[in-house]
Amino acid sequence: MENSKKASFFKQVYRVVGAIPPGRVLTYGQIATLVGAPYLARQVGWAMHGCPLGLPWQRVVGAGGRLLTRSPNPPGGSLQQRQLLEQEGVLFVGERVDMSRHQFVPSKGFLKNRKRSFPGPQ
DNA sequence: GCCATGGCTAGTA
DNA sequence: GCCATGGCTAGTA
Repeated sequence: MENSKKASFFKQVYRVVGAIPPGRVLTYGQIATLVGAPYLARQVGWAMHGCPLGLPWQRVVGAGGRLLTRSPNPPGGSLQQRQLLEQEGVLFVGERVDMSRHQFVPSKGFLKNRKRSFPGPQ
């Protein structure tokens, strides 16, 4: 991917992450689709390595509600992610987020129309 | 649990 | 080769 395009891809990813409400989650694939590159789910994962402080990184999960984070980034890996999500009232089924209850389904054009963003920890 | 997949980077876009 | 992804065979009571 071209450099300028890559930069905007990252920025768009962070913008989407900042717009996930508390208690809701988005998958890597959903985010890739929302920024117009449905096949770049893995690159969303890479972008999350460089997730700026203050974004609710814990609200990004794998397909089916799987938690895929590994220490040391974030420090506590999936365990810390689960704790942060549970603090917002997110329920789990086994090791997975209960997606039927918590998957965020953005309205069309939600990025353009959103009134606010939703900060994470830190 | 396995494998096809995209991009190529290890700092913070 | 590496990875914070996603989708899900085939044989079967």
